[in-house]
Formats: sequence, C-alpha cells, structure tokens
Amino acid sequence: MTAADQTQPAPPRRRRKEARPQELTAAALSLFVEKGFAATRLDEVAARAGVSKGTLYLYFDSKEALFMAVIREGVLPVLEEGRKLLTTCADDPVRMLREYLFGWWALIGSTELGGIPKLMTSEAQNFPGVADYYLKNVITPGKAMMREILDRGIAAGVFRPIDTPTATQILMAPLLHLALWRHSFAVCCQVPDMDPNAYLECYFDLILKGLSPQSGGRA
Amino acid sequence: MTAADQTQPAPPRRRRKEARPQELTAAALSLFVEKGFAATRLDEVAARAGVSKGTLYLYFDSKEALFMAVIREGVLPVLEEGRKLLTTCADDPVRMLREYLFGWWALIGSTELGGIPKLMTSEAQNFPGVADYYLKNVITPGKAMMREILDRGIAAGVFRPIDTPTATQILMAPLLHLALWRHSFAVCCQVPDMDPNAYLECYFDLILKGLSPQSGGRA
Amino acid sequence: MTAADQTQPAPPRRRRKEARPQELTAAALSLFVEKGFAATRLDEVAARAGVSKGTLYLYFDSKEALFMAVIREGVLPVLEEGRKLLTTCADDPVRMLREYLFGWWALIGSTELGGIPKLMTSEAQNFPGVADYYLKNVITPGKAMMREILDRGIAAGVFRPIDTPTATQILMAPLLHLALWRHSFAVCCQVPDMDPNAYLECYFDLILKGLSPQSGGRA
Amino acid sequence: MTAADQTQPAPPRRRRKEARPQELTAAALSLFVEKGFAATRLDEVAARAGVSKGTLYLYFDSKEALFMAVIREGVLPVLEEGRKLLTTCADDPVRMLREYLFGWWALIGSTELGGIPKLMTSEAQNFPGVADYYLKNVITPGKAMMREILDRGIAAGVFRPIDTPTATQILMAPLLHLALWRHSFAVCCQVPDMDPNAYLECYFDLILKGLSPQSGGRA
DNA sequence: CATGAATGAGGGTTCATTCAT
DNA sequence: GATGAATGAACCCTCATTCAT
Repeated sequence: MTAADQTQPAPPRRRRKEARPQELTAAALSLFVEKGFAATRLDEVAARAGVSKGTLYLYFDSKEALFMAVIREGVLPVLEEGRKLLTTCADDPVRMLREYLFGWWALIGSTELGGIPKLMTSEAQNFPGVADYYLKNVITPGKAMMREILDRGIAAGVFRPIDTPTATQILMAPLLHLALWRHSFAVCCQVPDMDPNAYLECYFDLILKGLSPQSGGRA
Repeated sequence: MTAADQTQPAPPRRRRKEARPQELTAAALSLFVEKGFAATRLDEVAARAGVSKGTLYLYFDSKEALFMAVIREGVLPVLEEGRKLLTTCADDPVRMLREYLFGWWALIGSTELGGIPKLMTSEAQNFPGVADYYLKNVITPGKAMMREILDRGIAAGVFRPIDTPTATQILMAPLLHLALWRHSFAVCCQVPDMDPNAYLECYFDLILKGLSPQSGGRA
Repeated sequence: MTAADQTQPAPPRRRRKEARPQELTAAALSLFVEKGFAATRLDEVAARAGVSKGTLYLYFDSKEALFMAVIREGVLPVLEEGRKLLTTCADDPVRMLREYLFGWWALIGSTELGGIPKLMTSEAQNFPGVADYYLKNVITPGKAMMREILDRGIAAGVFRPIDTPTATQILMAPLLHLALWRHSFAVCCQVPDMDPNAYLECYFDLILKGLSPQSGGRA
Repeated sequence: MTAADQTQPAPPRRRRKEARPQELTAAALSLFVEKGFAATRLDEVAARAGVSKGTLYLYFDSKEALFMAVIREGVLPVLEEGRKLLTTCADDPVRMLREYLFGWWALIGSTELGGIPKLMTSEAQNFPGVADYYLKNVITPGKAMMREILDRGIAAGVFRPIDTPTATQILMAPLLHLALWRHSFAVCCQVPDMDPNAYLECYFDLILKGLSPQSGGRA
C-alpha cells in the first residue's frame, strides 16, 4: 500500500509489526533530509510511511525522539559493515584508502543514508545530544579508521609524513561535499550533472599524488 | 552580548532608517545559521536586532523575503572584493590559487558570512529561488574564477592536466567543510579545536602536491 | 446561552463528526451577521460552537472558506423548500404571491437565515466569489419565481400590466428591509418594536392594491 | 495631488486646513462603504485623502471616532436640505410624497451618501452609539416627515386610511434597497443594470395606486 | 495495536496607535 | 501642523501532541 512495501519483494503477511519502526525512521529520514527537521511535519512522515499520525507516537515519544532514532537507525548498521571492509586488505595502505573512500560512497554517500551528513550538519546546534551521539559513534570512529590507514601508509613509506588528524578531516571533505551537494543544490537547481564516479576518481587521484612521498620537485 | 544591549536606552528613532536593513539581515543571518530557517522565530530576529517584531515588516514582506535579503546582502559585497583579489597576482597561478583559497577563508569563511554555506545547503531544497540566486551569483562565478586559475596553471605547466570543472568542486570542498564544521559540531560538541590556519596550510600543501606535474608516474 | 453550555461535560469525541460542519457554520453565521465577517474572530466562532480554534481547520481551509460554507449551507436547504411551496397553489396568482412573500418570511426572514441578506449585502464587495454564488443560486432563482407569479397574474388579468423584472425587485425590498432591520438597529437601539405580522399584512395589502387592475385611472 | 483636490475647481492656496476633516471623512466614507469598517485600514483612508497616516490622529482620536464623524458629516448637511424640500409643495400630498421619495434619491441615494445606509446597517450592532445617533437624527426625523405626508394625505382623502408608522417603513424600503444594491452586488457582479429612474417610477406608480382610496374592487 | 478527531500553544503577519523628528 | 518609523496586541493559521474509540 505504501512505497515502503515495495522495498521487500514480497513481505510476509503480518510481519509488519517488527518492521514498523524502520519504515517510520526511513520515511522520517528522507523527509528530514529533504526539508530539514523543523520544516518536516509529522503528518507527512506518517503519510509517507503509510500509517496514521497517532501511530508514530506508539513508537516514538516525540518528534525529537524520532530524530534521534533516525540517526541511530541510519548509523548503526553501517558501522560494522565499514569495519569489516578494511580488514580485507589491511596490508596495502593505498588500497585501503581507496577502499575506504569508495566504500563510503558506495555504502553511504550514494544511498539513502547519504542525506545524514546534511541533516546532522543542519541540526547539530539544535540537538546537541544527537550531535554528540553522532560524533562519538560515527565521526570519531570513522576518523580513527582513516587515521590508522594514513599512519600505516606513512610508516610503510608509501605516504609522506603528514599531520594525520588534520589530513583525515581534509580527505573526507570532498566526499561529504558530494553528498551534501546531491541533497541540496543538485535537487532543486538546473545544475550540470556531476558524475560521482568521475568525481571520485579525480579526487582520489589528486590526493594520492598529494600524499605521495615522491612528489616534491618544488622546494 | 546582543546588539540591543549596546544601544543607548533610547536610540534616536529616525536616524537609523538607512542602517536598519543591514542590522536586521545581520541578526537574521546569525540566527538562520544557528537554528535553521524554519526553527528561527522572527521574535528572536527582532530581539537580536533590538527592534520589535513588527519593525521587520517595514523592511521585508515576509520571512522568506528576509531570507532572500540575508543571502543577497551577505553575498553582494564580497563578490567584488574577491574579483579584485585575484588581479593582484595574475601572473603566478600557484600564488593565485593560494590567494584564492586563503582569501576565501579570510573574507568569508572566518567571518559572519561563513555560515552562509551551511544555511544555503540546508535550505536549498526548501527555497529553490534563493538557491538559484546563490548558484548563479556566488557558486558559478566562484567556480569560474578558480577554473581559470587552474587552466592558466596547466597552460603554464605548473599544474598537471586535469579536469578543471571537477577539480574546482573538489578543491573547494575542504574549505566549505571547515566552514560548515565550525557552524555545526564545533559549536555544540566538545571537539578538539581545529586550528584553521594549520588546516589550511596542510590542505594547500596537499593539493599543491596533488596538482604538481613533477609528482612521479605511477608507483 | 451558547450551544456549548448545553452540551454534556464531556461530549463523545468521535460521534459528532458528521454534525460538526453544520454546528460550525451555524455558529459562524450568527457571528458574521452580528459583527460582520472581518470583525468576527475565529476564536469566538469556535467558542460558540463549543470547540477549539484548531478544530475549525479540520473542516474549513480558511476563514473565507468558512464564509462560503456558511452561505452554501444556509441557502441550499431552503431552495428546494421554496420551490415546492409554490406548486401547492399554482392556479391562484394572488394566493401564490401571498404564499411566496409570507413563506419567505416564515422560512427565511424570521429564522436564523434571516441574517444572510445583511451578511451578503455587507460583504458582497469583499467576496465577489461568494456574491456570485449567492446571486446565481438564490437571488436569480428567487426573482425568477416571483416574476413568473406576476406574469401569470397579468396574463390572468388579476394584476395590471407592469414591468415584472423591476417590480420583482421592488416587491422583495420591504421583506429584505424587515430582515435587515431586525439584524441591525432592532438589536442595538431602543426602537418601537415592529410587529412582523402587522408589517407583512400592511405591506401585502398595499402592493396587492398597487397591482390591482381595478384601481382607478389617474386622479 | 489627490482626488479630493479635484472636487473644487480651483481651491485657494493654503485653505487646506479647514477642508481637511471633510476630505478625511469623505475618503473614509467611501472606503467604509466599499469594504466595511473593520476591513478598512487607516493606511488606505490616509492614502486616499492624500495625507499620512499620522495626520488622521490630528483630527480624530481613533478609528471609531472617525466612523462617528463620517456619519455625522455625511448626515448633517442633508437634514436641513430635506426639510426645506417639503415646504415647497405642502398643499399637495401626492406631490409631496413624490418629492420626498425622488428627492431622497437625488440628494442621498444617488450620491456618495448613498452608501451610508449600507454602512449603518452593517455596523449598527458593532457601534450602538453611532447607530443611536443615526436613528435619532436621520431615521426618526425622516420617518416623521413621511408620516406627516401620509397623515395629511389621508386627512385630505387622497390616500386611504392606513397605519402610517408601518407604512412609512414599508414605503422607504424600496429606496433603501436600491441604494444597498448599488453598493453591494451591483459593484461586484455582472448584474443587469437597473435603471434607477425606471425603478423609481415603477415603484412610485405602484405605491401610489396602493395608497389610492379608489382602489378596492376586490372585497 | 491503530486511528484520526480534537486540542492549544505558538508561529507569521497585520494594523491601530504613538511619538520623535 | 505633518510625518512615517516604530510599536505590540491580536489576528489567522499550523502542527506536535493527546486520547476516546
């Protein structure tokens, strides 16, 4: 009956009960990303999830609690996934870096979850609690993983020495920017379509050379 | 702490007329950035500007018109400034690039205007008209300038050949990210203070090497 | 004194759903008539109907939509009634005329609906759409019916020849005047109470003689 | 500079001061009639009179005081005029009646003042004080004059005996109706233009016959 | 569990009124 | 006297939240 029903090819008859919370947070996520937290009405969330407004309150105490759940739900399943990804090629820092960045895009940036960075950026100040949670559970672990990659690469001599905490932030920026862009201007303005793949390749090429120890004819 | 606190008990009633719009848009900008457009109450804007709520409507037809004005006012004065900056060192692409990026931070990112990217990113979908204006008058000209710098550098042989439209987007990302960060998580979470200067230097160093033609072939 | 006073302390919440619109338009009608459209606050309408302000918006999109509904609701049920009335004595034009005029008073003028002429007269200019609707669905059919009565009477020789469209307008005027009077000066000023029945009889007597073909030539 | 200036062919240079109140009440009258009291903004009144909003308060204490003045100004000059009119033909009741009715239309109904009945009818309940004033100074004297005409006619045998207070009310109704109509539906709807003169003649003819003692073949 | 009618606090907006110029 | 910028109370309308069914 709703869009959510089509996610699973053929959902078993009355298995709805357990799936409900996810359907609700999914609907909420997309609307929060589209319009922002404050501008999203719970009516719309309920409508998009195919339930009545009152039903939302069976699962979440308030709009803010729904927001918290949206972030938690959106974040938890990916955390593990990400960690596994990197163990598969732990010996080659360059490949690890590539895997990390492209993996982030494939798993997060290009999916529904790609809106979360925009959502969190917009609402961090209004919801410090959620921001804290996100920082602790997503940003910090993510940065730690990347930093480890960089540290290993430097140790292995394939990356030149560099301030890795700072570099981590810098290196993530173009990815985040792409995600933000796709959920803001790209949606509402006639903007020359940016091919994510070309963008990623260009970007990876750029930073790889930027990190390479061979470079440096200059000084 | 607010502008109102610094005014004399009874400021002259008429003489402010010309200054008012800027005072109002300044107050609105900071609140829109802090809380988002929808979550900002016009009461607060008025209070921060030290006027009553009704006064806002002497200068702006609606909340949305105020938003448009905030963007316009915030953007127009910097556009010229930026263009001049680049003509001072038009012969050295590397210096131009450095000037452009550091100049952006000095003139925009580190000032009150640094919140505009966050604001526009958050609200682009809700206000396509404003987004269009911003795209046409800020993003597109900005990208054109940067692209020209890159093209010149490539022509001069100081940058290696690269897809400049894509690179432009990528190269701006860390700057924007820094601005966004400072107006979101940095405000509300206990986050290790990032020194903007170190960030910028690290970043410039990285992309300069990434763009350098001397960087070794493949391995 | 108001409808709310007569309800039980906690009226069943759901079962009222079908009755609500009529309760609301009834409350709105009386207030619009009393104070005019612009001077009527939706709070009052809601209070008089015994609901909260927000409830109005479950049934009507706006204050203006409520106004339109007030007219529609007030008018539709009477239209049919009126038409039937006249078929009962279609052979005697004088009786038809009397039936029409006294019927109008009994069914409309003396009831709650008697305020509608005042309301529409006051607001026609402000709400041309509603005025159009009223003109098309009430005034025009009403005049058509009366005109037919006159035409028949003239054809039958019981009325002298006369410009029926104009006469129609004239003949309705004293009725409308009575209705207007009762909803304006009669309410607020110490005014010698006018007995509607005496007024109607005097009036009918007057126009009947005025229409009579036997009335002497000039002098 | 304003429409009001064109009323007098060539107003003396600075003779404005005395004329101001009338210009203001004239502007207010037309707007009150057009839109009703509550829906009229003082901005508009001031604009139509060609003065600033604040100036209104130099002459009237409040919006309600302006309303009172509008009625007073509109009514006073006509009261005398009317009384004189009737003394010119005090010997012929039929002519007096005709003079009275046609005179009312010529002096009031067809002029700017023709909107006052609509205005007073609409606002009587909201402003009992003004209504009282109007009743005492306009309606009651007017009815008295008419009643005298009727009484004389009856005494003279040119009108048949009738309850004159009631008849007075009835006889005025078509005139008032015409005035109301012209300021409501006639302005906003495509309505077959009613020729006032034809209307008046038809109406006078009708009531004259209705009042004639010769009529009465019936019973 | 689920619904959706009902609520009412709070938002954006208007406008009569004031007052420094 | 005349102005018009400023005010703030009060309006219409929205929407998160509740609760009887």
